Amino acid sequence: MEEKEEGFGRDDFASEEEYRLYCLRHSTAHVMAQAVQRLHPAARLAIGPPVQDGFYYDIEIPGVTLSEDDLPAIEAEMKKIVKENQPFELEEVDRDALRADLVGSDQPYKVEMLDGFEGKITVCRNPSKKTGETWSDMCRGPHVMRTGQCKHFKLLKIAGAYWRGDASKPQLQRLYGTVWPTSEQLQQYIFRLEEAKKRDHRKLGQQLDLFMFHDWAPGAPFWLPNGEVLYHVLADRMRRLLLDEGYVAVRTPLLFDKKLFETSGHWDHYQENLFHFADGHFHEGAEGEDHEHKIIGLKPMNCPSHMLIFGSRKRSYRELPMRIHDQGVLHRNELSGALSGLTRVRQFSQDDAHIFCAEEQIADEVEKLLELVDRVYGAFDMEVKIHLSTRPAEKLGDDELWDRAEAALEVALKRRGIDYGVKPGDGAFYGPKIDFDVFDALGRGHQCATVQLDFQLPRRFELSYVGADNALHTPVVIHRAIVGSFERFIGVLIEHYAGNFPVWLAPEQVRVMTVSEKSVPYGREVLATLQAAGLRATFDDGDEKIGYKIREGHGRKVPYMLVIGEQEAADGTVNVRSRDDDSERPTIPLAAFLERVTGEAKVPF
RNA sequence: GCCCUUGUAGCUCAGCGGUAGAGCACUUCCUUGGUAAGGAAGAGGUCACGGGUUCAAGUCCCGUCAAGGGCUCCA
Repeated sequence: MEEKEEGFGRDDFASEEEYRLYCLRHSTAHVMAQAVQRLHPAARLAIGPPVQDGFYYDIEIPGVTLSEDDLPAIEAEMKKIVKENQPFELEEVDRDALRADLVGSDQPYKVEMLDGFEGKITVCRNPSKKTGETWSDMCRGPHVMRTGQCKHFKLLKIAGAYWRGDASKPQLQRLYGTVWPTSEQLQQYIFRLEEAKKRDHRKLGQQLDLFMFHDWAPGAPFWLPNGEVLYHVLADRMRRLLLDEGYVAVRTPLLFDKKLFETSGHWDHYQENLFHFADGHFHEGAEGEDHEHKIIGLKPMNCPSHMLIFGSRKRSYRELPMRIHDQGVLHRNELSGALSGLTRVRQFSQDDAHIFCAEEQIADEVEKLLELVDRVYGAFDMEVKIHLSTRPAEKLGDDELWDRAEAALEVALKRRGIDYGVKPGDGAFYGPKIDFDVFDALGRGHQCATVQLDFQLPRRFELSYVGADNALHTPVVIHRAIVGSFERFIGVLIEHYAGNFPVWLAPEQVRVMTVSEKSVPYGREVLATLQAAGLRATFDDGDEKIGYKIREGHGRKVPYMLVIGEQEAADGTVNVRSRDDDSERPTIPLAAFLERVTGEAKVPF
């Protein structure tokens, strides 16, 4: 709990509902902490704030490590506390007396927090009539009236968390729970969690044969035939889109001499994520000064390569803005514990590009990017929220430059009529940026698109162009991506659509299935017609019954299944069964179906 | 990298000290059936890997690797 002005309460919240939920969740965190201390009197408490949909409390029990098996016992104890219906009494206390208490009861984290607080100190007391004891916790509140209100809760998980989020400090155990005003809301939330689990991209990726992983290449996805279709359709479309927008595409090396990273600054600032190693061949013959050359590394970003391209010859202002697109393969050595499905990988590629431009061109370029972001995410029915991140405390470049750059971004945002927020100080040290949060069908936010200005990299590579004034100028670089890493974006799409991809994206768009052997020849004709029209169609002519084939096709989430029997063969028709609406199953001429589905197979942006 | 959990057949999982099981998938055969599982037979596992304890180890202990939940990082 951060210290705030006294009287932290209703006025600090945007709505009554938010305030009530805050009180409820925060109070339930107290109930959980009390329960843990009843079971483990030596438990040391750290912080216990409300979070999205619930709460947590960081706890340390000397000599004891809790596991998820311990949650039921804690829940049972919490239920007792709820039943006791203890009041929450917030009370100002004497700082020194409280400090002595906390030291005496071996609560080092509370003591540390207390010492960091200024102003009045309050303690929340929970007297229990049943036990006659009073449990208390240093806290600024606010709370609900009584523990009886914290009835509809559930403990969810347990995880490690560093004290103050600092890896050099002790690791505590974080107990997560959720709590809601009514039992219905709790049930709904649990249902939502289950729904999210069902559409987990890792699960669907396996079910639909989209991608796989192997122990021998952790963090590097294998794109299976179906998943490769998704990847290819997206990557190809982004490439064409950018080419239409005046970009040029390049392909650049993966492996570089360490000198590149020293120049870009990655060697000093990003080395822990950089895969690098000694070049064995070089090493054998190397002596003395050549020693420096033997380290090579896999690029984690495309920008340095593009700097080299820009700097490879004299440039004129007439060439600007120069927009270089590169879907190069990138490697970042993420912490082993951070890897997770397609969300956090070690190898990936992006719809990456760098725009080299003059300062005066920033606003126009950014405006175009905002339009592109709109167009792409609109096609996926995803909402985008936009923030401007301004100069951080530690930055490079003079203030006038930052003034002009931030102003240029604002001009672009305003010209597009965008309702954006500002995150002061959240920019990178090398330039301000625009952050995009895209929201999927379950309302979860993801960071995919990015637009970042960079004043430093061109300087590091000593880039320049000849201006209209015949003088040398340093270009500004805009790092930008619309979908970001294809890997992560496909992961988001899988969950957004729950695997029910729109026709244009679906790996398998149409599955032709025969009722019996008699209709196989006609089925083959239908298949050939579909494939000739450029559709991704497959054929199920197996000897299973039609019900079984439909069930299979349904499981693979194929948008259209065409049932082919003797009737259809005689009439030149197909019986259409749609994934998204199987209430109607019209039998229509093949040509009519073809017309309908080729329309849907067009990329909508 | 750190803490916790997990790792048994392609998939989902059971077995938890006495020398490997189920369902689905797969293969073969029968079946040619009109809208979400037709029938039969068969094949498939050095129980992640490496040590240790024990007369005996998927089963207990230690280590490694990987996955999951978090923390951290995200020049």
